[in-house]
Amino acid sequence: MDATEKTTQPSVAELITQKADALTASERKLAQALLGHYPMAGLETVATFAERCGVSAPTVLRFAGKLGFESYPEMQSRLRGELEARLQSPLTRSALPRAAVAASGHPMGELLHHMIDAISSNIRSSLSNIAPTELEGAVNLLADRKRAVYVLGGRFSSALAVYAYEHLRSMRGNVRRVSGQNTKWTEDLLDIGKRDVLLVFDVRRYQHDVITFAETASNQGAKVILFTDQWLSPIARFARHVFPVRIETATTWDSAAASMALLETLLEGVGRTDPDHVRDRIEHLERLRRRPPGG
Amino acid sequence: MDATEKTTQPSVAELITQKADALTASERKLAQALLGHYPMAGLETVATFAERCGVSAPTVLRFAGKLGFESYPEMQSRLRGELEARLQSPLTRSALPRAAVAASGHPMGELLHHMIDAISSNIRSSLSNIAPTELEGAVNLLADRKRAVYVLGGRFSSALAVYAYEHLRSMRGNVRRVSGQNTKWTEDLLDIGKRDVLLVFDVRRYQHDVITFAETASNQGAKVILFTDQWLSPIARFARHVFPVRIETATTWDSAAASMALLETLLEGVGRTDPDHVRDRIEHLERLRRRPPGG
DNA sequence: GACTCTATGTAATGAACGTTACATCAAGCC
DNA sequence: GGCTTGATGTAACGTTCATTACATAGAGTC
Repeated sequence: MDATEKTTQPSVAELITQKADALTASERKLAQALLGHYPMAGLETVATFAERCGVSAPTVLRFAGKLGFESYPEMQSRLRGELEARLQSPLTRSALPRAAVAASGHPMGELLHHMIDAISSNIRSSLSNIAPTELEGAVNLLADRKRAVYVLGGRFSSALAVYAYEHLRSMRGNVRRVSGQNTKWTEDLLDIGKRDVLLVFDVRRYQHDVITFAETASNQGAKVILFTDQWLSPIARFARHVFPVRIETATTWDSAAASMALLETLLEGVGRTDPDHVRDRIEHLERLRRRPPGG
Repeated sequence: MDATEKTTQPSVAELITQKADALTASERKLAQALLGHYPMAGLETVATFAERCGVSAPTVLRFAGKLGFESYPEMQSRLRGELEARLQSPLTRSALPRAAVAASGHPMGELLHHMIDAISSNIRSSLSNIAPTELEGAVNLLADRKRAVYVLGGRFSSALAVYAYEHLRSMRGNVRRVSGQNTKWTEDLLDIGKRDVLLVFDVRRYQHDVITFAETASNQGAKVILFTDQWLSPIARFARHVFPVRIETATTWDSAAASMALLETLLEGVGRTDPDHVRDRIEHLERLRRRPPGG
């Protein structure tokens, strides 16, 4: 079969963020619980799931229905499939990168075209699954200059953290990047309070120290915005806003390009909430850069 | 019978290997299937699990009984517990979700769709304009383990540098990131020699310090690989391989998503030149990273 | 070769499950 | 204030499930 034309069905987590607007209050409780205990909560029986969330069984069924499933077992089947994919280690995947690369033409040419298709497809399906209100919520948190913003990323996703940090810093003050040795992270944790925001990037394999940091920050009352993959980092349990992004490209490594695309969308949204302030700040910044202080 | 032993419960997998001798032929089929698709196979219904292994339902129940479980659901409960422990390291109850966000915003939806189109278009036109041989040349330079690789980025493009650095470092040794205060960059310049490679990211507005660094490195004989925008950084004059990427999205800021896509393509190419070495190295890395599991 | 023991499948049963129809309740509107 | 609309719970229903009792088949024993 050809890998270019495969129709990747959306994960349940993506469906939730996608249909977030259409959910009622009780259904939102279910959504939060499912994202928080993903995907185990959805593999329980209807009655158990309902009781855990303090709602009735039919509400659970209506919830599954709104997500587009014909029945509750159908949703469970989807969740089970995702779980199976998630349990695969990256090494198992890297053992089978496409052998059909050297089909025709230059191998690097083939690789280029494969990446174009795979990444474009990831971007399209990831961004179109995001509920506008969900994005708006995150934008408002980040644009609120009364809140301090902390940015954190794992090993590979630290690049995204750097990118977010640099842009946010050019738009507003009070932005900090949690970086360096993670023994120094505790100092950052000291200051994080109720009104603050933590923007965290965590894709598989989810890093223990990043999770712990996010959990502690959340316990201290910080609002957490999470960028993760479709299988959801455990941080989703504490996060106020979760953005699942597709990362597979049928290659050795996962791709951050779609996450980058969504991040840029988010940053653009932040810039648009108060364009005048941002423009003034950037101009000021450029002036300072041109004529360094003291010189 | 009596669960007086309150010590850490043995996993189902342990129970299987423990009771392996007492299993009959059919039961052994079940054991093998369960260990092969652990623990998902055991979370299915009795009928499904039985049919998958070509045995009858009662055989499954006898199997669960031999492992010491009172009932099949009890075994499932154990498996589910193991799975949950495996998926989520930190265990704490998060606060109950708060229903919020009532408004529905269209502007964010429009922004999302605009970014999808703009970035996808950028990626397509950028990557399809890359000459395969050009990419191959850069790949060969970066895959050559006899050469030291230095990675450098400007203010916004430093995120790409971080990303490249982390991936290259997982594939090969002798990779360094030129970072920190740019007064310290001179120390890095000391070591750069004829056989070395400088991977540099520079998009508008081109940073003087980055240009100077690249020029000096080039003068010392280093091979320069440049990621830049379509208007080309001045570094292009010294660069051995130049990759121009489209960065406009008709928004406030330029986009790095297409550069990220091309970078990932390049990295994938590097990984494919000596897959065995890369796999061994990653496995070694994972082994070093891993901590002794609790159970 | 009939007997015994164990392994395994078949069929029936009661419980739990997902599902549906209907009742209830709160909020918004004229 | 009575009416409408949507969200949510209650209760009953048909299905599927795990479970049990029983029947069958095959291997070993005398």
